Amino acid sequence: MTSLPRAFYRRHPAQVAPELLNKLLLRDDGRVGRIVEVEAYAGSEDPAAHTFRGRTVRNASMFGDGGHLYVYFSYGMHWAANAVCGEIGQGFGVLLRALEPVDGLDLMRQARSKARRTQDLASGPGRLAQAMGIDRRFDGADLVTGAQGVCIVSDGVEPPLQPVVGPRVGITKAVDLPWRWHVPDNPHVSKRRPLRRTE
DNA sequence: TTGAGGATTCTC
DNA sequence: AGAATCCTCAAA
Repeated sequence: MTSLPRAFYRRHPAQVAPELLNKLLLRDDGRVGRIVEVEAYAGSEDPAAHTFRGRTVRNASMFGDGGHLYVYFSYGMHWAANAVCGEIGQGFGVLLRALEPVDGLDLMRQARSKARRTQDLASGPGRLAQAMGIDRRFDGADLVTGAQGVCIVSDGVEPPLQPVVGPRVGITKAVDLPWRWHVPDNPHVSKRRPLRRTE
């Protein structure tokens, strides 16, 4: 298990995102998940990014240094976690969209009583945060040192040579950018709701 | 002060 | 397909 150096994160999110596939997200209580789905969000160059229109109270941590966590509250119900990327002030990040549960499954099931199958535990950004117990307290946490109880490490498994690439989910702006990546044929990737037919 | 919209999930 | 649910931020 080796933690990823700060320099790993201090790059463009479209470069970092696919390399985060197959890395491990760790909690200090033993919960471990393998990252199998991610999306890149690129600050002022990306209309779909929370940071597109500049710094606010909510997105402040996304403007911080790479290798920290940006946690936000979504749709009045869910938390979601991003790995902040780039340099201070850029507002780059990678949304962690799905995990394959690896360890601490009992705690994950406890946190996600609605999930019947293992593949429902963390297949989606809201589910992922709930399964890992990530909420507002972890906003700004250092993913390199793990000092706040959450970190990302490598166990030597390489990212997929040919990840599945496609448009991001659940956004209405910059919908055509192919900034979503996932591990091919992995059952823990989030299921896309079929796109609403445009009449 | 207001209100529209949102990087979603669950159930029907 | 619709509901749940509430925070954020721009605009007035």
